[in-house]
Amino acid sequence: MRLKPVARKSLSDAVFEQLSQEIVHGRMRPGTPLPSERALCDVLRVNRGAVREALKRLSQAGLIAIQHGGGTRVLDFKQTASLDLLNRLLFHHDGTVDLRVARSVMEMRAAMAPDIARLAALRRSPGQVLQLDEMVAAMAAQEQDLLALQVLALQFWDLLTVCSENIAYQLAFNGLRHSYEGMREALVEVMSEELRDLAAYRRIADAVRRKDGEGAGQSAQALMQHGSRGILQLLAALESSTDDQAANGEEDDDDEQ
Amino acid sequence: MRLKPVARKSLSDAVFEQLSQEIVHGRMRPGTPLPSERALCDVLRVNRGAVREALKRLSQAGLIAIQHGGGTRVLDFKQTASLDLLNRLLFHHDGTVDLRVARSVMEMRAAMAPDIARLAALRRSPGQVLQLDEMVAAMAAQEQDLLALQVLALQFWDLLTVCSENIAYQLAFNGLRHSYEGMREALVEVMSEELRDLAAYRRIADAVRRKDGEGAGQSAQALMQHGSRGILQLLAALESSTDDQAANGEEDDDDEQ
DNA sequence: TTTAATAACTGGTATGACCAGTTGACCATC
DNA sequence: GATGGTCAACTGGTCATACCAGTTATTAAA
Repeated sequence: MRLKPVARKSLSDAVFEQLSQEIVHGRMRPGTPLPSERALCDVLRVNRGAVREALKRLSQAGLIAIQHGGGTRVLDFKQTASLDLLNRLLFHHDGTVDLRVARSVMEMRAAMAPDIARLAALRRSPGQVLQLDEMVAAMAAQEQDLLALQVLALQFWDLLTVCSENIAYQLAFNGLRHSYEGMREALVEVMSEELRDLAAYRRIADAVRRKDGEGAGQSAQALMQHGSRGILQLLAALESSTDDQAANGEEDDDDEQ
Repeated sequence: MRLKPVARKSLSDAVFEQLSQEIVHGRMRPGTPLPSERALCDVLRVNRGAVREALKRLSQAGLIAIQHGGGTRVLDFKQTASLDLLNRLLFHHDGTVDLRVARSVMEMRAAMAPDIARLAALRRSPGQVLQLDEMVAAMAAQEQDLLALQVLALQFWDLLTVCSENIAYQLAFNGLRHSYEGMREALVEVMSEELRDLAAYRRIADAVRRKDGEGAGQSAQALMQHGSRGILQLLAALESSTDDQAANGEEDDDDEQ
C-alpha cells in the first residue's frame, strides 16, 4: 500500500489550473476574450480575489493579457509563454503523454547536453570534479536499478549544468527537468541503453577533470545520441500507427508557386 | 517627436517587482522567511490583496515557497526558476548589463541555433520556405540599417524555430528573446559582422528548402560562431579589466586531494 | 519526560464597497 | 463629414473587515 501526500490545492490554484488547461488545449483560441472577473466568480463559485490571483498568474505565464478597463483576452502561448509551460503541455486532457512534446524535450536535451559538458570542462572547480566522481561512483553502485540510475543521471546533469556556470542553461534545465520528471517512469525502458552506459558518464567526468572541453562535448553527444535513438524510434512508430490528423499533405512535396 | 505609451504599473506589479529584485540580487538569501502578508501590507502601504497577488506570482516564478499556516520563505531561484527569469537577471540594480548573464544567453543561442536549423530543414512546410525567402529578401533591402537587420534576424530565427516544430525550442526561444531584446541595442555593434553576413542567412534558407538538415545546421553553426566571437571577446576583455571579486583562486589549478 | 490541549501565529476565503480606465453611443461644434 | 465633449455602462484595480483553516510554540496535564 503506497500512500502519497494528499494534494491540497487552493482555490486560486484550481482556477488557474482550469483556465490554463482550457487555453493550452486549444478550447480558447488566441484573441478570445475571457469572461469578466465578476462573471468568472459566478461561474466558478469563488470570490473575486481567488479569480484575480489566478488571472495574474496566467498573465505572468504569458497565457492571457489583462487590460485595465478593457477586458482580458487569450494570447498565443506559443509566442509568449516560457519553458515552464512544458509540463502542462506534456499531458493530454486524458492524462496520456503528448508524444510531440516528449520528442521536443528529448531533442532539446540532446542539443544542449554537449555544450553544457563542454563549458563544464572549461569552468569547473576542483571540488566539482570530486562531486562528479562521487556521482559516477554512486551510479556504478546502483547498476541494477534502472529507476535509481535515472534519478542519478538527472543529478549528474544537474551538477554538470552548475559546473558550466551558464545561468541560461541552469534555468532551461530546470524547465526541462520538470517536464522530464512527468514522463520519467514511462521512459525508463526505452532509455535503458543510455542509463546503463556508465562508461560514457565516466568519459564525460574524466574529460571535465582534464578540462578537455571538446572531449566532454563529444562524449556527451555520443551518450545523448544512442540514448535518444530508442525514443525517437518509439515516437516514429507510434506516430505512423496513429495517422488521425493527417488531413494535410505528407512528405516529398515541392514548392508551390 | 518620438512618444512612447506611458508605463502604468498596478500595485501588485510594483510589489512583485520589489520583492523579486530583492531575491534575485541576493539581498534575501534562500531559506530566509518572508515577512507575513499582513506585515508586508504595513511596510508597503498596500492592501492585502495586492500583496497576495504578488506573492502568488513569485511562487509561480519559483522564487518563494508558500505554505498554508506555515509562512513563506525564499527559494534558490537557480534551482527552481525557469528561463523567463533571465530578463530580471540581466540587469544589475544600477541598470547596467550583467555580462555573465549576457554571455550565458549568447552561448545558449549558439548551441540551439544549429539544431533548430537542422530540424527546420527536415520539417518545414512549402509555405514556410516562401516566408523564409521573403525574410532574407527583406534583410537584403535593409542592408544599411543595422538595427533593422537585428530585428529582422530575430524574426528570421523566430520563423525558423516555428519550422522546427519543436515546442520546447519555441518556448525557450521566447524566454531568450525577452532577455535578448533587453540588451539588443547595446550589442548591435559587436554583432555587426554576423548581421551583415546575409550570405549565411541565404545559405540556411536554401538548405531548408533542400530539406538538407546537416547543411542548415552547419551554416547556422558558422553564422553563430563568427557572430558570437566578438561578444565573447568583449566580455573577456571587460572581465579581465574588472577583477574586483577575484577573492578565490584563479585558473590552472589541480585537484586538491 | 511525555503527551495533549491551547493560544498565537501563519496563509486562505468571503463580502461589499468604491476607485479608475475603456468603450461606445450620443450630441454639439466647427 | 470630421472633430471633440459628455455620459452611462461596462471593464479591471484597490480597499477594509471579517472569518476560516493550517502550523507552530507554548503550556498544562498525565
